[in-house]
Parts: sequence; C-alpha cells; structure tokens
Amino acid sequence: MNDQCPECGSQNLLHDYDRAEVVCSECGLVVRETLLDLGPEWRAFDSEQRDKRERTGAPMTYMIHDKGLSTDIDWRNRDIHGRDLNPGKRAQIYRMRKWQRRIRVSDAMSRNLAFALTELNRLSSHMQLPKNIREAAAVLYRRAIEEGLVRGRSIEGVTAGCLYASCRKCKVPRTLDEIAEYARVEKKEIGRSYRYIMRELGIRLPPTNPLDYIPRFASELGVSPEVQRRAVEILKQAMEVGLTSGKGPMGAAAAALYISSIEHDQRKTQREVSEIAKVTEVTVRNRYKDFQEKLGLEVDV
DNA sequence: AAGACGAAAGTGGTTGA
DNA sequence: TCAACAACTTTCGTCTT
Repeated sequence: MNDQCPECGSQNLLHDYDRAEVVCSECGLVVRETLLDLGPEWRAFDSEQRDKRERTGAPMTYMIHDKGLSTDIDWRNRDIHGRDLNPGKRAQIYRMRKWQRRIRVSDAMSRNLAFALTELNRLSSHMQLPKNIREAAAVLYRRAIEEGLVRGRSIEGVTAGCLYASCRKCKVPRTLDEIAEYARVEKKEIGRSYRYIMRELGIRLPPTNPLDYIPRFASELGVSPEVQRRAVEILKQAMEVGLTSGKGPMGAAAAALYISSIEHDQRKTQREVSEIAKVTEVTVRNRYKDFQEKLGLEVDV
C-alpha cells in the first residue's frame, strides 16, 4: 500500500470493505470510495485447480489488527544460540523492544478506531445521516481517542456521543432519544459521554436552535411549505421576545408548527405534533399557550 | 368519540453550598 | 455530597367539538 491521505499525509489508512471505502485514520477523511476486493476473483472447483490459479496467499484480513504480520521480540537477552548478548547488541534490542511497545499501543488505538468507525457507519446509515456528519463524528472520535478520553467508557457510548455532537454542529440536530433508539447504549450514557468529551476537548456548541428542527418536523408532519415558513416566523418572533430561552427547543418548534398549521387550515392535532417532536402534548400546549399570549396571536378553532 | 385543557404529582439533570 | 430547582412528563378528570 503506497497510499497516503491527501489531507494530512498519514499513511495510516483503514480499509472498510463493506462500504468499499478507504478512510484515513488520522483525520477521518474518506480517501477512496471504490475499493478492490483482494480476494480471489476466480472460483475453484477442486484443490488442484485452486493451487494452479492461486497467485496469492489467503486474502489479507483486516479483522486482525496487524493483518497477521506482526513480529515478537523475545524478552530474554540471548541470541539464537542461547548465548548472552554483548552490551552493544543489548542496547539495540532494548531500543527495538521499546519501539515495538509503542507501535503496539498505537495499534490498539487504530483497532479501537476501526471498531468505532464501523459502529459510526452502522448508526448513521440507520439514521440516514449525510456523509459530512459521519466524517465530522469520525474526526471528533479520533481526537477523543488521541486524548485518551475513551479509556474506561464504552466505545459505543462515545461514538454515539460524537455523532450527537456532529449532528448539532452541522445544524441537523437529532435528539438523544433518537440516537439512543439505534445505539446499543442508553440515552443517559450517550449524554454523559457527549458532555465529557466536549468538556475535555474544550468544544462549546451553542444551545440547539429550535429553528433547526422545523424543516425536519415539517416534512415528517407533511405540512405545506407555507405552514413551515410561518412556523419559522412565529419561532423567530418568540425567540426575540425571549420565550424560548431555557425551554426545550423541540417543544418550541412543535408549538410553532402547531399554531402555523391551524392558521393555514391544515390543523394538526397536538398529539400528532408532539409525537413527531418527541415531547408530550402538555409541553406543546404550554409552549403554544405562551406564544399565543405573549405574541398576541389569534388562534382559535 | 376524539381532541383539547389544566391541575397535580413525578422524573432526571443541573447548580450551588 | 446533598438539597433546591426549573423544565418537562405522566396521569387523570373535565370540558369542547
């Protein structure tokens, strides 16, 4: 493999054969998307045929961290004849052992990363998240692991946390609940990992903006573009007056959509709206009451 | 009968001593 | 570490369409 990452020059590329991608393990960039299958391209019907056709050994596997090519250096300071080594040799061997240890450590890291990337892919394709989010999450995870933040907590939890963060950063927020639905970790753990990582990496994301939820909720509700537009308008007003600060963004988005749908004679029930926004009817109700009162909106029947 | 309403008690997470 | 706290949920009985 003579490839290196065009982004950061690293030669440490990970091959994901299931997705036919090559991903840089340094920065998470997807380097190549069409990957060749290194397995045999022929079919053998008996062992004689196999021997003739086989030009290579067994396909290299990426399930084993070092592709089965690692070497061990014995800890005894003896040569192959069992004799003691002279001091010069000993020092050399000592240095070699040191490097091997270091390589092993970074190997454990890339194994961890490989697993995390697989999980990340599984999660985000389940949730139909765009590629840029996947990559952002991968980069984040990479940083987390470099800082040693993953140790002691589950890889799944941390990947889910990174994904949550990336969604927010890319302005297509998913709720913790939504991620928890597909992740093999519960919401609490995801939130914990998320907060921990963001704190340790010194990343500060602005609170989720209710506006970011509107497009998705609107399309899931199946309301017209006008309804969506009006909902945005209502929300903006509400935000100016400070009706949304400190409140759950989803509740606010839901309420705006609810009001807007009524105004446009496309009435959705509180139940429908609340289900999509993953809040209760009561919350929709409270928010919408607030909006109605404080913004002087005439909304009845 | 379904939807909307509101009171009251419960929940999980943050904050500040 | 604990208690206070705000936002949100759950539950449930009542009113409205």
